[in-house]
Amino acid sequence: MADQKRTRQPNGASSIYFGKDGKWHGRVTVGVRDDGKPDRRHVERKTKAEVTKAVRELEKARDSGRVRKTGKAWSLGAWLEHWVENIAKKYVSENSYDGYEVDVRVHLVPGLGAHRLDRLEPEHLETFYAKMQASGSSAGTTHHVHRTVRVALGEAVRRGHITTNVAEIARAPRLEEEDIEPYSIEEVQSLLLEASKLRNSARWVVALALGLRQGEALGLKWEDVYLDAGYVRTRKNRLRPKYEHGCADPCGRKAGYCPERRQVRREFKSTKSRAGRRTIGLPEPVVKLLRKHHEEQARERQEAGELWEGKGYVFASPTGEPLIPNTDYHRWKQLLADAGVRDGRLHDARHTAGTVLLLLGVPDVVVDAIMGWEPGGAARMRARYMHVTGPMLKKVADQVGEALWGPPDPN
DNA sequence: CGCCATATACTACACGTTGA
DNA sequence: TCAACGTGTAGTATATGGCG
Repeated sequence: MADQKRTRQPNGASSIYFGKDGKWHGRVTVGVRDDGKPDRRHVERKTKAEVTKAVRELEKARDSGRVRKTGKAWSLGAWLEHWVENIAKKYVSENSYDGYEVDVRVHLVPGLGAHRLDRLEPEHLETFYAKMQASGSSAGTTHHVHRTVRVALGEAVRRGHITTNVAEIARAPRLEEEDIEPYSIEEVQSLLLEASKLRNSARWVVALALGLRQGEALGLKWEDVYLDAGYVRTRKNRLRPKYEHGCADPCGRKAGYCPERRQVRREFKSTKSRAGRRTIGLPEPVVKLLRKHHEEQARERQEAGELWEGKGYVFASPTGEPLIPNTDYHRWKQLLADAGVRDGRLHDARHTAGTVLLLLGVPDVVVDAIMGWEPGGAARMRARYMHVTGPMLKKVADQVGEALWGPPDPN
């Protein structure tokens, strides 16, 4: 090297110099750029003192890992869209992605998208949450949006686009637990009566008596049902079908209506947690009913002949295919109407089971096991139902068994 | 151990499409 | 014409891990 006598700072150290332009300049290496070259920042001030100060600040920011990345300043909207499509989509589950995507597109981008990412304040978020609720969103939805933006901003921090996650500071609305209004014994009776007229009527008894979720009921296979021992195990969950085009040329329809459509989602998946894979004791009348149902299905199988898909679903279409959740949902609504019972969500039938079991005088621990409540969380969940049953007399409880399952079998 | 936030899984509803 | 099914999206429940 020719220029040996010139003094220079060691590699990686900051330098301050007076430039030919008559200004003071500072250079600080804060890290490594994406392409591997040193990320060397430049500051320019009129006096040496000012430049020194700016350099010190940069160094301090670097040492505490708080240097923002260079490049265009992200808008919140642009970041969210980038995050959800290019980052989140890759590493979160499909369900989570779906939720994030809706929050971003429906709520966050229209509501806050124009903010600069690095100038977003917690107050912006809080004001937005208030606005969401004022325009009819529930606390739960608002909370969901909050969680989404929190995760997205967390990723922005991790990647150095911003230094603090304002969503961690912002307060989200509190979630209030709502009391669940279970169906009364009379209503349940009426429903069961009406359900008994339907194909797959056992499906509704299962919902009302065992508290199975829709996905669990529709995912149930005979291999999970132990009629002799008197229990079932929930090990699978029916998934909503999803399709993609199978045709060479676009057929102009939505994928699900394409004549060559291909199923792109599994029919069911294994239940996520051990608590979800629970074992549920079958009251004797349910065992009987399931046996009857099994026979009916065997008949259908005969009729279907070659067409029968031997997949082993407890509740299946006339050709042995698993039921479609959406259709199942409509059946439920129809059932309510036919039974002359107040409208309610399918999911609420699940809460009826807890009430019924408590009314039956089943010990708490057994109820907890059947309802799939975790030890610990169970007491709280049970409390949500107890107010309904608390005032009721023990005598009523005795009658309930008969009302639901009929008089005790003389055998 | 109880509580909480977070991540994820699941459900509900509305509206659109199809084919018998 | 209608029941069944597909799909977009809002809403809700729960598993999990950390923390005081």
